[in-house]
Amino acid sequence: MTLRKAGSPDEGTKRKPITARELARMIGVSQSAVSRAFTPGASIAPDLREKIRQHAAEMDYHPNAIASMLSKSRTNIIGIVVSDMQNPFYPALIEKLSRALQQIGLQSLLFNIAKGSNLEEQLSALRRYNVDAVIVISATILSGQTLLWATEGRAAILINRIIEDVDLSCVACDNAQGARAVADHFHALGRRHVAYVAGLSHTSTNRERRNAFITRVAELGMFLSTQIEGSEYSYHAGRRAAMKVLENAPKTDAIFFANDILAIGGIDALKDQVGCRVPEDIAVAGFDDIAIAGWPHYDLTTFRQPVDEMVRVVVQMVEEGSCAPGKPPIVKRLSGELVVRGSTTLMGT
Amino acid sequence: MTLRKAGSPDEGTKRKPITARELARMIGVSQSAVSRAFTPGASIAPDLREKIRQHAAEMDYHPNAIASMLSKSRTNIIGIVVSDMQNPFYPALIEKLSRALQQIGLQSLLFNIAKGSNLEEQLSALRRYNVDAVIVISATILSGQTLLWATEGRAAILINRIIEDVDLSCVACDNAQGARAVADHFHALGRRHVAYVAGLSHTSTNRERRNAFITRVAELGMFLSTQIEGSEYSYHAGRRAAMKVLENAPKTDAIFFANDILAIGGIDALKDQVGCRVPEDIAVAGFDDIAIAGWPHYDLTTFRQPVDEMVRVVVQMVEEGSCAPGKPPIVKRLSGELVVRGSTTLMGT
DNA sequence: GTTGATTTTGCATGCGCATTCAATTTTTTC
DNA sequence: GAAAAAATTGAATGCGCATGCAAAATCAAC
Repeated sequence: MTLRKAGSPDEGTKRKPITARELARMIGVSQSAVSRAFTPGASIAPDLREKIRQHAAEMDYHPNAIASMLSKSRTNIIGIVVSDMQNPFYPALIEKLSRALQQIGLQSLLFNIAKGSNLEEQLSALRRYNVDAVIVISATILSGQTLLWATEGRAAILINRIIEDVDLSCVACDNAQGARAVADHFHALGRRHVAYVAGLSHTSTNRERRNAFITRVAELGMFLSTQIEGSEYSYHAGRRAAMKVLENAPKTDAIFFANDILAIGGIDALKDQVGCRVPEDIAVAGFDDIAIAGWPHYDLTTFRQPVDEMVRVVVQMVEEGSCAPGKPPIVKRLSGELVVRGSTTLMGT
Repeated sequence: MTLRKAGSPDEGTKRKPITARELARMIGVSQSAVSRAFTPGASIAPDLREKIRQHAAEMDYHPNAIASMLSKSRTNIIGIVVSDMQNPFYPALIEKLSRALQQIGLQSLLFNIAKGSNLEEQLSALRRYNVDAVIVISATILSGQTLLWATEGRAAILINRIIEDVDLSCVACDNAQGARAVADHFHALGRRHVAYVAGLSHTSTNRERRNAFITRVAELGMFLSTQIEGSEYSYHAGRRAAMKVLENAPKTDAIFFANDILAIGGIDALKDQVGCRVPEDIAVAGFDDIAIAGWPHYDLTTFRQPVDEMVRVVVQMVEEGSCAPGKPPIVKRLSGELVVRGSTTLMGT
């Protein structure tokens, strides 16, 4: 790490970085040699490689990644498509994902798909930038067709989203397992009038959680007191939904919120808007296990998504290229675990 | 948006995208013409441009951004250096920032600087990828020298961070203003024994908030009952700090937490660990105004950072290139506003 | 209808590195 | 020690687009 010498004549000028050719000339080797010195596995004598790297360090030479991309037609950039950073689950996921990618030399280019913005323009950047793979974390917004178009010709993986009419690889939590675990837990607690609350109704995530939950509830002989499907996954949507549950079905004694941020809003509303006790009067469970769920004040029972494993699997698929275009799409289902806390039982912490 | 024809002969093959030269040949014009058709302000007849764009759309031609970068030596990529995605303030900021950049055709390459990872390797990517500018959101970790090295030769802007020994542009909230506003507010409420709680002690942000707060507290004739400087900005650090405040100075009747996530942890600990009433026994104020601060349960009085304006200013600086290397660094101080809520007063909501 | 000014177009070249191919050197083998 | 095999090197070319320059075409003015 050579620092710019203060007071050097070109102080303040935008110095153009040194190129491989220039470096080569100075050392007295060919440009190819320099290139090889920085290409793992290239055919070059160990001493020469070492010598070149030495000089390179001295001259502060760094291979130009752009030029490399052009000639290798490989960018080492992964496009990450996101739409919701409000739900803390996503930032946490993105953070882990981008770190894991960095570990193996891949950078993350963020594509923030806003509701208002025009998707096509955003996504066309995805294509023009020639990203090596696309990882879609956005639960919503994009239609299968749009997605297919955007990822055409490159590896693509959806996280926590399944699209029936479109062939794309996918890594997801076993939503049905989670929903059943919650139903079983409610049943074991002696609850009988349970409600289900979702955010967006048309997502595959919601469909899976809802269907599995409702089915299991029926199997166990419990009553589905009511079912709310709002328009978004947010704290305030959770509050509204909780109120609606009480309005629709006052006898409800347990609520399964389709994710934690909803559940947390729900708990607050139940407690401070109607003086309801959680879990005595109503047990509450969520899904995800975001950090807030573990805060003592909420102490939310929730089904924990195996985030670390999801990241691991995704990164592995990217690395192996097993999600490359042309290959048959892979669908990985990972199982999570129910984390029982104080929002459903009194015994815990 | 032309979709791949199902059943076409090359089904499943990685189709190489069409190039400008190929398109040109098909239309019967030169490659330059195609290039110009997609270059705003290039010298080309309007009809030709239209015609080419038409054909391009039909043939699903998209200019290859990588090649463009190489010849223009401009990437349209902005490096965003981040280290903490746990504090919700940052994801929110990143989201807005990346959207604003997208609006003007700039993409965001994420550099996630983890504590454990080796910085140099991460940051060397920053240089190799030739990003047009670097925006540093990381409050911590990087030393001024490292930062200088990483951003050498390109535009750079720090957000909410000032480094004395190094010349870099910076956009920050007026921390002193905020701290004084909180002190004034406490004073107006009749509080006299106030405490200050920070996360990382060595950040410029903390220094500014602390010094201004302490100074104003003295000016107003209040007592600084205690001062805690922890090791991180997190919910649990906030809880610990609150307990420590009570331990050190039981007479404390108001606490200023250097950011919201600390304050929220503090409120929870005060309430459920020692049965303290907020605001009756202790008034609590934070800094940032993250979404959680507005949740009815916390209803946290806080100094709101002008996030939108910060984003606006940063994007403008990037766009105008006023933070380009060689130019004198610009330091922008933006003022925020105190948002008074229930954690300090009973009159509100 | 001309000449000069202006716009439009194509050709050729370069951005910086990766890679193929042939030339050269080194190593191995008998 | 010579021939064959293997490893190493450099020259040359291409990745796909942007752009300077000169040729061609269009327009303006008389």
